Amino acid sequence: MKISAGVEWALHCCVALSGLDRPVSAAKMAEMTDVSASYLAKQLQALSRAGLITSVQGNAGGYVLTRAPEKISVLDVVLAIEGPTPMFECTEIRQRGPVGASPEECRDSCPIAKAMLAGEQAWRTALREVSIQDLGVRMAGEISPERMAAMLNWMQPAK
Amino acid sequence: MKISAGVEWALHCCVALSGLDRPVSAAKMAEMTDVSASYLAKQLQALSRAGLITSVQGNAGGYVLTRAPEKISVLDVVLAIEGPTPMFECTEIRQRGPVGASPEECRDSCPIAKAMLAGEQAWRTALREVSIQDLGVRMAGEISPERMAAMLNWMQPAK
DNA sequence: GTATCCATACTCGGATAGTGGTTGTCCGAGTTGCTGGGG
DNA sequence: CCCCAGCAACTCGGACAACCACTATCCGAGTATGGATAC
Repeated sequence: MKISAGVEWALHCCVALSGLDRPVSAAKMAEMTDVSASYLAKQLQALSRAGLITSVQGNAGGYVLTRAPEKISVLDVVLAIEGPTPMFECTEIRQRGPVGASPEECRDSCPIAKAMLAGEQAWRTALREVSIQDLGVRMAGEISPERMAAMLNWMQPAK
Repeated sequence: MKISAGVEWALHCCVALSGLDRPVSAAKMAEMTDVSASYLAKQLQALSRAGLITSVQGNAGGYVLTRAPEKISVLDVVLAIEGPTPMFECTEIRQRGPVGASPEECRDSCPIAKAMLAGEQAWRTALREVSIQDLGVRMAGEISPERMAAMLNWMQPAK
């Protein structure tokens, strides 16, 4: 029930990309976040496969968001990294064993599975309500404008 | 981000225990759920450590719920098995790297961590609202009374 | 001066090892209930 | 008939391996850039 560390990295990268217009390379983002460059590359590839970012090949290439940051939710990023498989998967225990229920009695989902699914839906809803733009605005509000400018300049120096 | 299979087993065991008054052994529950007896024993020990069930030693021993089934939530069981550690753990990426934010600017939690925490809180709330009794009632409503009686008799034969 | 070609450096992408946690298993310590014998 | 001691069977509890997913890393394929060259 642990969320992959790559999710945190991917979220930070998406927020960073939301403040820039030109491509940013995976190496640059790895330096920014101070994490393994190779492994971060893997996460960015996952985001690319999910269609959240686009890769730009060649010199001065990198990654760019495919949509406006307000159109990308935290849930999108989480699912892109973790995969769409639900956390809980019912194995139909009620049908097993010497006193298992018959398939006719199990036309509906198991109440346990329903409860777990409801919890996961609540989780997804909460994450869907927050966008990458929201995160960027909140993060910008906590640091001084000078540092913000320095960060942007470091991330994307003038041509 | 996958929930341990032991959670499902533990929930089924708790529901079964909620319908009975005498102790039920781990072996019996393993036979009922048709899972590895040794590993299920491990999960039951976790429930015992968490204070949800009590072990009764000796012949005709087993496990009994410590509280009324309406006082035990699904969340209690999940946390007992998975542990209380939150799914998402912030590693303060914003403070790292050459353009990291200063500790003074990070007095408050990272917005990303806040968003993930909010999602987890929503999940926990949903799971807290469902009790073991609720599950038992719902499951009983889906099977015939005859089968229910057969199950109870198999689980706990008359002395 | 301009257009073209080429070499270079930089980018992503997928295939390849290492490690921690979940899954699965085993045997020992302790307790209860039964049984047999004695009073 | 009642009580007690001993035995046996059953229970949980923690310590010990096996497997899988996450973590981490590497090298190859492809492309835009910049400069050198020919016209």
